[in-house]
Amino acid sequence: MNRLTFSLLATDGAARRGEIVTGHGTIQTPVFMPVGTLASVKSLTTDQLQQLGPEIILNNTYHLMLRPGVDLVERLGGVHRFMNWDRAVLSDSGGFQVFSLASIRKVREEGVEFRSHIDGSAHFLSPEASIDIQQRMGVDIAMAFDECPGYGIAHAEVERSMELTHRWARRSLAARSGSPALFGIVQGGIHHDLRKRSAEEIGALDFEGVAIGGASVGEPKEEMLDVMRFTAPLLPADKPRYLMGVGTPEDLLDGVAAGIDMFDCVMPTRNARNGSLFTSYGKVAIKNARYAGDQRPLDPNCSCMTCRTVSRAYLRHLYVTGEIAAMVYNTIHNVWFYLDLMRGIRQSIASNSLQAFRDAFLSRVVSGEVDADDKEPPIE
RNA sequence: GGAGAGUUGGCUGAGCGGUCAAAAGCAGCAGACUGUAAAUCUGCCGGGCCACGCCCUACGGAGGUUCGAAUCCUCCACUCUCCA
Repeated sequence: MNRLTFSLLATDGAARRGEIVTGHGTIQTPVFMPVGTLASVKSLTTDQLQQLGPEIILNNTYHLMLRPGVDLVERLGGVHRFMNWDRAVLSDSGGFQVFSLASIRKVREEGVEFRSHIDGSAHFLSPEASIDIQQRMGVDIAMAFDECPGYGIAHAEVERSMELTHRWARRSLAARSGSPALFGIVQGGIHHDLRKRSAEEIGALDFEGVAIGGASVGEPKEEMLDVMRFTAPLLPADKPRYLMGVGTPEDLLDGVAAGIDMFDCVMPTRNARNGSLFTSYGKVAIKNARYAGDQRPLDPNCSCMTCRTVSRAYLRHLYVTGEIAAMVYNTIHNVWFYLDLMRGIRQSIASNSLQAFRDAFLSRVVSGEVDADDKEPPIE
């Protein structure tokens, strides 16, 4: 069964320019995947999302199993039909919720007992259960069920957790019977010896792709980058490499340079809802008083709907007054910004100029200036 | 005309002798957010300073009682409620 094909089109140093073919279209890599936990990229309609053009989005097994439940999603024709989305979908296995909802779960060899964060009801997730749900939802790429240890945990315990993840990886593979591609997840915390072992073990299994999990779980940025740079080259070269849950625009540039092909992160969408906007000249807190009378577009270098049609002053007004449109405009911009950044990255790899692209990007961000006239204070 | 209630920091509104530069909420100002329990959370929010402390000005106005007053008393100003 040809569940997924990955082809390498070009390289630039360790960076890879590739293409993933799924049952729901082709994905150009390196790719950023917007997060749509509950079968929705928060604040956007599917039509609005489609216009932004992502080739793949995420959803989440844990959250969808609780609401609306996998039976219903299956009966309604799967997630694609459910949300009227015809591009690819990757589902997280629920492994991350083992970490983020740690206070209401119990991990055993067999699987994890959760208490629903919604109504306290008991639920069980195992490799088999997670894969079953992901298959029935009809996603294109499923993730193995893993355990994601937090930061600051002793080596021995991380090792034990990693070994559990490895056993679960094999069980996940064995449980997969349907059409979705399945990615394994490398764990091992910040420890090189564990990451190496995990990369070798997971890399040797018959997955269609390999992910680095357990990043950005509270560790200092340098640790995260170190783990990523150490682990990425240890992953199979002929499979997509996915760095889970990362990250900032700078992280994406670093990740691509280290040879990562896929990223996902809630940052563009969550930050958008919280009024934190990514621009070519750095982060903008749109609620700041300085934008009250600023008639300029958010980012003059951006061609998203938001930047084409409304001013910073209007965006600030919408945010400050709590208008729903603020979240829509902001999310459209941030998602577009991330997708556009990835477009630029892909082009630069193809033309062997990733380093120059990265330097140019970072220098603009550091200077904080849009253009020459940004040195003047905005209109008050 | 009579009886009563009230006036607190930008707003609403606690406090009713010291532990009060004064609760709380809102507004305001800033920050955070990395496989989403997040349209969330955090900090600041009278002024000044050689700031984990000190000084000044403050609870309608003026005066008084007291070691000490936003808190008690007197007068004044204004607001509101009820009865005529």
